[in-house]
Amino acid sequence: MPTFRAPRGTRDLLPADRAPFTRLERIARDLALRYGYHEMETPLFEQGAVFERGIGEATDVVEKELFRVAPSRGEERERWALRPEATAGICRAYVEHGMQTWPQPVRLTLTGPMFRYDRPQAGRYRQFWQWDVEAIGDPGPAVDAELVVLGARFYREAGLDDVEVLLNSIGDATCRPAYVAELAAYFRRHEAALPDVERARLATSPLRLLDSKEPAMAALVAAAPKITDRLCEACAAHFAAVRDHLDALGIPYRIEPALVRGLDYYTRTAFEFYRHGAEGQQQALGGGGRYDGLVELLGGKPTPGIGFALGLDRVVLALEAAGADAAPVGTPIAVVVGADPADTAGRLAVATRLRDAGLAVGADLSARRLGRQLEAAVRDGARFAVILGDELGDGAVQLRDLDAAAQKLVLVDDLVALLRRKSAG
RNA sequence: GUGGCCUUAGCUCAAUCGGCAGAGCAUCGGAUUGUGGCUCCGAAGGUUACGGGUUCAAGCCCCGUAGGCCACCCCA
Repeated sequence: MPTFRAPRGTRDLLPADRAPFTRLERIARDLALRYGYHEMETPLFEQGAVFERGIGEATDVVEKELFRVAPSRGEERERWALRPEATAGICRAYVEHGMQTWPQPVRLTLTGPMFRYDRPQAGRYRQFWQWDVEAIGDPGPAVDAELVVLGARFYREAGLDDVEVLLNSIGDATCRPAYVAELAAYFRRHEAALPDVERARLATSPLRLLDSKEPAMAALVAAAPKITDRLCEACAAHFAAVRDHLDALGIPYRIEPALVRGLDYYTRTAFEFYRHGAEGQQQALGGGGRYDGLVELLGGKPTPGIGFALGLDRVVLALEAAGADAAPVGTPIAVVVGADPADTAGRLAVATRLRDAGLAVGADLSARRLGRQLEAAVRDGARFAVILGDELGDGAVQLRDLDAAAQKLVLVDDLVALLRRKSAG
């Protein structure tokens, strides 16, 4: 029984688990760079108010899932919170560093852990990894389309070709309040027909009834007023333009009028990346949208923005479910082994020389017998073993090809060049 | 936060009705003192998640807690 365990909802990513994340992070980084986005970092924690004000006091993320932390000593009265998502922190940084003076829009991206104090489940953790992309400072619909394309492209390159783009517009301060009121009134007229769960939600968040999982709600939701029919002129034009841009790019998407996102800051364009998985699988692989009021909420000038976040943990799970081959783990080209159990210095010296020359080389520094060392080298995936023995007195070693089970005497001075050629070919 | 199912060695799992806690894989060592993948032998590894209760006796029955999974809630 281990005395200590990883905290609930967190887990250790052992080398084999870490490998697919490394692969996805590389794809994300390369892709972002190709699309002109610049990598940055924000702190893993912020003043709680950044999230409370940015994401919204009444959202689930802030109300029940915020991971609050406080220093155990010191004068600080400030309450801190681990970031539950990246957008609010990035916008805080945008304001703090005066990025409105940079050429607009500012295209930013980051990858890292997020934290939500939620009840864990497969694909839902208290610490999880997101790739986040933001374009701040451009009000136009074209950049909306750029982001959707970038996200969709990521899944393709990662190896998931059945990810669907769900698209909606949730209006802005001009048209949304009226729509929400109309929707609430509609459901109140049918209150008697509502399941208990939904009647309770009606008071707090009428929009949520739209994506209810209650079968009894299907007909009611289908007949409910649609936000897409109630958009103000500006929002409707924006939405149409986003669709035109996607159509022009040949990006398939599905209009989903029931798509409402859980954070208060969203305006207009909202989208989600969705994959029909096996039962019980988390199917929302990522999502994003426009947040034209967020920067101002955080103390900046009125500035439009749009972004998305993709859950890397869920992509890894989806890849496994799709039967994708596990990403190969980095393996050394050779392992240095020794016949003399006492001569660890010689093994380390030869290995260091090869490593300093840029080769990926393991070193067996154990006192076990040569056969065991070779066995371990094979298990490590090495193609060659550099065997140190009496020949070392003449400056030579045995270079053994572990696949062919053949070896030859080689001068230590020639090793680097030889292995370089082998690892290149 | 609500409800259901689950938890035995590092991993995957056995253990009849409540009656001596086991196997395979992995690890380490030996057969083989300078040559691997196969084989053989051996060692180590357990407070049966944790705490309590019932019983002559609990891995097994009961209660509580923790963790995992699932359905909600919500979301990545």
